[in-house]
Amino acid sequence: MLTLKQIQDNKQEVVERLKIKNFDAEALVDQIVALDNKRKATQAEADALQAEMNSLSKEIGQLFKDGKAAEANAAKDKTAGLKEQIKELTTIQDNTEKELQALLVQLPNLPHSSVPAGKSANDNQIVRDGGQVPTLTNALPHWELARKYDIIDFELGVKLTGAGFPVYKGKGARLQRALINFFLDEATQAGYEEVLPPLMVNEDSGFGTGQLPDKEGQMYHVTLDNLYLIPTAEVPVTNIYRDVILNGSELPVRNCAYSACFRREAGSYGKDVRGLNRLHQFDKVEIVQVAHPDTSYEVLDGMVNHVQSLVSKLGLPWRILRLCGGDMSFASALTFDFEVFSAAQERWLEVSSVSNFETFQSNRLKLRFKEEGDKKTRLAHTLNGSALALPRIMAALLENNQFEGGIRIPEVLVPFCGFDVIN
RNA sequence: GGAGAGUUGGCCGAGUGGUCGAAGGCGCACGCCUGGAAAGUGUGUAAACCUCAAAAGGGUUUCGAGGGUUCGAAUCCCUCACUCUCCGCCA
Repeated sequence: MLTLKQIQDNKQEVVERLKIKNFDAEALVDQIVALDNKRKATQAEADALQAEMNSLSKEIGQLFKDGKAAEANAAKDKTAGLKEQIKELTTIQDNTEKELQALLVQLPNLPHSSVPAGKSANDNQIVRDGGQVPTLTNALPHWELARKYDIIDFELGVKLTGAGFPVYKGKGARLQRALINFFLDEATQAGYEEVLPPLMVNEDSGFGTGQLPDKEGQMYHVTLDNLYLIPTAEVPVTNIYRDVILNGSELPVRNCAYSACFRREAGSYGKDVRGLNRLHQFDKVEIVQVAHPDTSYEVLDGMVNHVQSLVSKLGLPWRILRLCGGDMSFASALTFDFEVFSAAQERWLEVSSVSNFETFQSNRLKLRFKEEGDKKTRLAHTLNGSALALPRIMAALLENNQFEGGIRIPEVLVPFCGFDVIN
């Protein structure tokens, strides 16, 4: 959510910048400014009346104390009109604020100046790449490899739950656990403190990171208790800092978390979602940082470098994309996607998305910091990234490392797996 | 799930209708004292919004959340959430 100050001070800039995201904000911004002005005017009026009311009340108290009941009662009569007016104004005030809020949540975050214009994923910029695409003959896609070596059972998942809930078995399950541990260890070594968050969150948390009110269709909702299954650990981990005022010296705060992630993915279908390509439940290790506004883009670079080190240690061919305005998420100011090449499907698969949200989330979260000697609090910047999402990594590992006798496990994972080949 | 007790500032804790944003203590900051420290001592110590070019200053709000009674509520009433204790159930 943009701040009112941002909008009031740079109205034209907000409209211009949002064009990059293909968002026409003109009318919305005008309405917001008008409502905000109304809000201020109403508040000034209501405050003045309330001040009058307060002093009148004090007088009445004093009069009663002095035993001047008649005068006190006379004064009481004066308050009735005031009370009525205040009530009227606060009702207007409440409604205005509600309207304002409803409009504010419709505005996407402003894209960073380095974000290229563009309509779709085709307009994303390749920033850099690395790794070797293996040359394979008779390569099998991962869903066939999964069946061949009996390491992932998609049909069994359908029986237990439904499509998109695979069952990992034997070495498949072990490899999954190895990846989680590898990613967590790497993040810990890089200075991220591990947390193990709840897998369900309440409405406030959903609002704080931007899933609610608009994107509730993407989350599984447990209506009986009004809780949501998390689509990413970003939600509970970032919400740790909701309503928190940090000390400037504590920044940046760095957390990593493993969690299962749940996504309804309504409307997805077709060959792109085969096998592990798109699931309703999957595992992911997430990194989250709360940063000082002055250094958040350096922090973002650091996170990108961390993810890069992961894909290269795994020996996968990778590339980094700078997302264009049209492909970026609602809440992000700048996003880098990581893709790995999956050799049998012969396509790039997105395995990580690393973003700076600037103050967009912290404004909703009321996540602030105060610097030594400063009087005012400021909104912190929040950032997060996948490091990494498992299923497509698994898909690429299986496909790229297959040979006649089985599937080779990357060296860095062997200590975590306890085996070096799946056969 | 049943019964009871609670929720006050960074922390502890007082406060049952009026001048309470809230005593007192701890912690923290700055000063005095000291050769230095401890002890002692003095001062200060929340957030949001509005007003002001800014700062200063002023106004309003906030004692778990929301609603109500009242001229006036941390204090009374209602609803909800959470915490603790006992019982039940249970990985």
